[in-house]
Amino acid sequence: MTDPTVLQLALPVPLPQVFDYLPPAGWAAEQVQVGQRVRVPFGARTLCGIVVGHGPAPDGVTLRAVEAVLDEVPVLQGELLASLRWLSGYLHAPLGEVLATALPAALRHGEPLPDITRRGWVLNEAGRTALSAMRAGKPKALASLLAEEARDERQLDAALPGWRAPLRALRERGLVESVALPPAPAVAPAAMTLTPNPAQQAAIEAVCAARGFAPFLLDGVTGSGKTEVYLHAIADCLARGRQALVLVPEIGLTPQLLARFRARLGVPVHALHSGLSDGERARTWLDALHGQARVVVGTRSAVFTPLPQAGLIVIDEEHDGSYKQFEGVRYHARDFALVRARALGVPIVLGSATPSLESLHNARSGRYRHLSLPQRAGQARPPQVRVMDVRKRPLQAGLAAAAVAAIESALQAGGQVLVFRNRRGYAPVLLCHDCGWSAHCPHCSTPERPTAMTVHAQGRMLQCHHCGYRRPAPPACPDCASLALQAQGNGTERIEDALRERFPDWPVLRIDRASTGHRDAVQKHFDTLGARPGILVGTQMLAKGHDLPGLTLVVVVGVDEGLFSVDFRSGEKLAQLLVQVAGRAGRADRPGEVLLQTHHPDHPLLQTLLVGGYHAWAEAELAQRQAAGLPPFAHLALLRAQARQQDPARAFLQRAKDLLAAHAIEVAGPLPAPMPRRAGQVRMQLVLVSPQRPRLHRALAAVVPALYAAPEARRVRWSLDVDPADLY
DNA sequence: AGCACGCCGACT
DNA sequence: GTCGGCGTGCTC
Repeated sequence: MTDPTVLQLALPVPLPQVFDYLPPAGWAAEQVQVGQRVRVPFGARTLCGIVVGHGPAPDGVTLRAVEAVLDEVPVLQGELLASLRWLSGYLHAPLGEVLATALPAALRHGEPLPDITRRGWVLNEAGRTALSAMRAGKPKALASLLAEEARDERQLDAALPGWRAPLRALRERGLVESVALPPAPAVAPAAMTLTPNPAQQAAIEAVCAARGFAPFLLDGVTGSGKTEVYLHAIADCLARGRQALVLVPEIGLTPQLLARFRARLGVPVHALHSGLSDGERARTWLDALHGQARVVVGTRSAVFTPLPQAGLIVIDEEHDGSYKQFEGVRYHARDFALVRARALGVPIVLGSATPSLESLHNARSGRYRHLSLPQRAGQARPPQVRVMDVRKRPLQAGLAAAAVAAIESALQAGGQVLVFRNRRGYAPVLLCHDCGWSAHCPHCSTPERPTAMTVHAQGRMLQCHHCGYRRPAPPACPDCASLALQAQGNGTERIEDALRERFPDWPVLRIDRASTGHRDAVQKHFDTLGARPGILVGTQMLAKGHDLPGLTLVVVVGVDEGLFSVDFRSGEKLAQLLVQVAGRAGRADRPGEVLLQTHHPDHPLLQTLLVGGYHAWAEAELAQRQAAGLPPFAHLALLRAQARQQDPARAFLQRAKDLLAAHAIEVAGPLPAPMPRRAGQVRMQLVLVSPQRPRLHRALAAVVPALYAAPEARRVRWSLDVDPADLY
């Protein structure tokens, strides 16, 4: 930068370059700092960009000038900015889009930084006078708290759940006022009351002794107390005066988890999840940037939290699919967290009962330190798993008579039962018994590959799970006018109906995305059941997260679809799911039982899993992946194109393939995507494979800029996914 | 991705 | 005679 007269900006546009601008009138380029946001004219519009460098004035272009510098202090700097630059290169995604993805939404468009002064409420004079006359109840409890001292949201969350409504009432009566508070006082950490078992102790010591970048795979069976290890490691990190970041899966960030962290750590625990407003997210982000937030617990996008005083990163359930972003900038939060931990020079703990094959491979090759927690904590015994062969057995609503009998005896013994079915709705297909017609989504079907619409609402509605299209179920067959329309197969809704009819004296609760809006609602369902015997019917959502201490029986219905799916990762997902579901049973003192209903009792996946457990299965699967040249032994990238018609999509991918021909990587396609039509768009894809990651990246680095410039690119919507989670 | 410019169909 | 369809070109 010999002649730094020009500012280099990353702008949120899908173009693979930075843009040069003159500093604002009256400013020298050096006066604007890297990481500051600026407002600039761009074509006919105005954008918020981020300064990423200074440079010499280029020849032959007339530069426009920055309109305004928006921040006094850079919002992106140091390690985070450097890691994001790395991410942009790794994903071959424009830096401007990567930076825009990393910033909280409330800061993306140039909005002023929110005030992060801690604010709270205190009872005023009028309030003090009124306090003695108040009737006992929530408002009075709140008023007493606010009479003692001013308290902020977080303190009230901890002290008096449900304080918002009474606060509103007190404010309307003019009894409280809002005041600025000094930074949160450090609370003395609660004593670590539980004594870790020897395996936990060893894991805790290993993590706490680590200095500098040190990746750990914390491989612990369900119920073995991984959270206890995290808590000790975080407490140690806090004691050294450093910040800790904890990532959890989308459905793992439950109120109980936060309550447990808050009760044990003695400092405010900041949560980052999709339920927060943009303003709340931005405040937490800035709190972390200023070192105020010491512990941040969040889902995928929390991996972009600034950590100027980082001491530890934890990834809970590291195998979980929700860490991968499937749109826009397709990052993997676990993988990016590893990059950040290295750049920050801090330990990182990847925890799971069913580690991803990538992580197991890294542990085997010595890149990660492997910590095992082989035992369930406390008295809990591992569940008994039984494969139930249902070939030639009659099924009612998908359940074998033996399964129904097992449910009955579990209920009569006072236990709770979980029936797991990975299919929402009433039935997967609506079929005409007379002519064979079945209901398909008009937007997602092709002649070769029809996509069935799922039957919902006791047969009254049809819904496409791929695009969301809904319509009423026809009263008669549209082809032959027959009235013999039958809902084929069983979804959670139908199983719920059947169980309710069969067990009228016990509560039956269904938990899936349709019945249950979000995370807190799941807990409400559990609370209504309490400790009573009863039946829970549900999908994925039931597989993890919540403690169900009364659960004694888990019935898994319909694993068969997963056994024969085409994608290379489907076996891994099914094995993880089965182990996680099975782990729900018998967590407390009662022994648990798991029944797997299948038509393929001898399938190698089930047999290996059953005989040797997850790790035996994983060894076998790793050997197969190696033989087949698949991850983690090879590296993939997926180039997709979609358009109204097939030709432009094919032409674009063919151009990409031609460009890639000069590079020594394997290219498959262009082929129709496994879901070849979706929401009215034809989808094609190209799969790029290389046993060596650098080779794949050299090829992409050479080809991707040309793709942006290719004339074929203008006729399609295209995307590149480096390390795709699956080939769908 | 936006947004403007530009050249062809059904409406006040 | 205009409003508006989306093809194609550009953005420091």
